[in-house]
Amino acid sequence: MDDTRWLTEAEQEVWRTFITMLGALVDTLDKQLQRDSALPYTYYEILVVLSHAPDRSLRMSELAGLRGSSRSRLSHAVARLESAGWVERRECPTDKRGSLAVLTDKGFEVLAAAAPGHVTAVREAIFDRLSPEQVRELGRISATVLDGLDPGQCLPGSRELG
Amino acid sequence: MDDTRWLTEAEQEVWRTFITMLGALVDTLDKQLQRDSALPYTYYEILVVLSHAPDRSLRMSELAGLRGSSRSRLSHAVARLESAGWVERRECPTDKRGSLAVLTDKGFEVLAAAAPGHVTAVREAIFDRLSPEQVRELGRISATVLDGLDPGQCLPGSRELG
DNA sequence: CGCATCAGGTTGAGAGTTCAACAAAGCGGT
DNA sequence: ACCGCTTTGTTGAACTCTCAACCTGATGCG
Repeated sequence: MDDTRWLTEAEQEVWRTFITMLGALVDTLDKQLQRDSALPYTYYEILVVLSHAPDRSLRMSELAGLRGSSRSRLSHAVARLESAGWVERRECPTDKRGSLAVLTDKGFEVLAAAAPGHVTAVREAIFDRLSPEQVRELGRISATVLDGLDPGQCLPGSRELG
Repeated sequence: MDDTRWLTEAEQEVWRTFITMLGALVDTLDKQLQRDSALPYTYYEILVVLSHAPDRSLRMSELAGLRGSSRSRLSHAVARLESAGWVERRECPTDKRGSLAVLTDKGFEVLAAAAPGHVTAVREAIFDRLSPEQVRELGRISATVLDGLDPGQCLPGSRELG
């Protein structure tokens, strides 16, 4: 009946610390962006990805794939970003089903204004506190864990853009 | 004007891998729990914390602090868990403002039924994929990052329960 | 061509979270 | 005892995310 391989004490300790850190980190970054730029973290990420894309535009499904987000979620998010005037929707020239999301100049400015605060928060939370070797190890650990998770969550290309 | 210390290429790579892993991990665990136990991850955590508490009961604010959650969020969550019959609210005997959240037997059973699948998912995602030394390093890294974040996010005691 | 099937995207309802406002009870000084 | 301030917890509205249903256009096949 119970052939579950439970966690050892040490593993539990690591897991609790890790998952607590994770929640606190996301909370901190989200609150910083919300406070300084009135932008949820996930929306910020959409603007970032768009800003790096050719013509600052991407198909909806590409955008969803790159951010590991569902189509539905992205559709709602882009609708909201569009009503703020930061993103525009255009018809896809090669596939009449498709939509292109395009970052507007206004959207780019919002992103440019939000980035310094966000990067500083990330640096203070992570890179100023870890040794260079710890940072490298964190990268290796993250890549290993990521490789083991459902590939549907994040397309291979999701690590090409920054 | 721009004295922001931007991330190096290598740091960006680590950060993107890390944050992508993080999202995919939470998604995976959340979907597993939702599918197998119809339980959001945050609600599962509430049941876990309660199950370890004396008398399986805690003050609302203690519970919120231990899970790094806002009072409001917890209040809504407990209301939902109560309507499912998994948690009960009782008056606090020492402070008439307070509420106690108590895990019911039914709630304990739900938790017991959900735990094996969840632990297995965690083990497969993390502990089966990392070397023992990587696990230790992940623990150290997490603790270091956590210490740097807003202490309001998680009380000191948040790492005493499991 | 005609039809079934599939892929891209949107929509609306329901669930969870956040935020600000609020009520009730404790605390502290006078 | 009284008054103000703090703490505890709840509530309702606004917002985000998920899920299922749906529409449209592409694709495959007889």
